[in-house]
Amino acid sequence: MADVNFGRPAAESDPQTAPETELPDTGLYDLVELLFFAYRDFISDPDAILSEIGFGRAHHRVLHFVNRNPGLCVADLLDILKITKQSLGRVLKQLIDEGYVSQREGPSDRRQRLLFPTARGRAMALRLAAPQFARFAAAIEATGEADAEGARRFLMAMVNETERDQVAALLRGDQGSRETP
Amino acid sequence: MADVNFGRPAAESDPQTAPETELPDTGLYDLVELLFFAYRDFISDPDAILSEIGFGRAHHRVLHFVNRNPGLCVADLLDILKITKQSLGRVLKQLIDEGYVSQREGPSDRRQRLLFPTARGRAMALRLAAPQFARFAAAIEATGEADAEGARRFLMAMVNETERDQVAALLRGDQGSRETP
DNA sequence: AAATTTACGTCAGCCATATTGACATATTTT
DNA sequence: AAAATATGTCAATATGGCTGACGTAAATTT
Repeated sequence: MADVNFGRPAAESDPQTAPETELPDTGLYDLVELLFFAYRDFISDPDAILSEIGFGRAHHRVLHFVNRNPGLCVADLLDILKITKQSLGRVLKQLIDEGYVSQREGPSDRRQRLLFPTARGRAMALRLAAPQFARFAAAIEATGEADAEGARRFLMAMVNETERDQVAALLRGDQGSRETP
Repeated sequence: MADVNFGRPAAESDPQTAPETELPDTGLYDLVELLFFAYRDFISDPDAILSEIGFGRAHHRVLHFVNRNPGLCVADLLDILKITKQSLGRVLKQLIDEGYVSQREGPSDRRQRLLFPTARGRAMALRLAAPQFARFAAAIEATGEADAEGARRFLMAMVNETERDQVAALLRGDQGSRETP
């Protein structure tokens, strides 16, 4: 079927800092594509539930991080999501208006708006996470816990170095990781 | 504007806001977030190059898969990307007009348009992939090849079961995996 | 105390990428 | 000859980003 074949181009032109580089670059193409397909399927899991309530993926992301980090302020959320306050504003307003998220003045800095999930918000976050958890659980069952651990370490190493500590703190459930150096 | 009426406003973690009915699947939350952050950083790597040439991520995706699977037809590409032909049309037209991709009639079915990267397209695909490869290479160096293998297996297990064979074929570089059951 | 900076909100417009639906054209299959 | 298929295109719409400008309240600096 393959009538034309260009072969695989060589990838990295920087073998200087490669002490144990024995793998061909083709292996890295695999990772590009695996990440693409895995993410594509994973991220679409909650779409059915979202469209049911008239929300999109942006709402899901905001609700997820508010639920996981109750009491974070708007600036922290912007920093996590890497979007502008205008973009956040639109979805956050809807989440607040429809009772999924509530705001409170910062106790030490009254300019801040700390964000909390309501009971309704927590329930929805859980409902949205469920199909993603199911996907992860099935993958762990298929590959074993060791590969999940390897994936965790590898994915963490993929995060921008400058933000890895922040992400690690967020995974631990720390508060205020943005402002604690 | 802020309606405040639940839980404790303390900035420190307060366990009283957590519903106790959910299962302790906290380990799966890690994966949700790691996948989000790793993908977010990985996918933004080529943005600088893309904006230089007036393209977006959609162009990158198309060029990537055409380059990796020279001679695939439009239907195959639509199946990989899971977008509509109208969406593909816009970016594909630009890629063709600007000389990154060429089309050819299918040899057995002249209705088909087989897609090939031009020399220019291959060069650009390589240039766009380079920062992503660098990120992967750094991650492998940091975690070891074993974790990268674990990540590969885990990510593959995350792909929709119905398409896993197709993806595996695509990774191997097969042609026409869509129509070879 | 006044000036400046910060945190947040909002209006307005624009861009990239996706969607649905309708329709056209060439080619293959029935 | 008719039907199905592969592709392309026009038009309208949705989502989720962006920049720029401006306003307000509270904290910080001078």
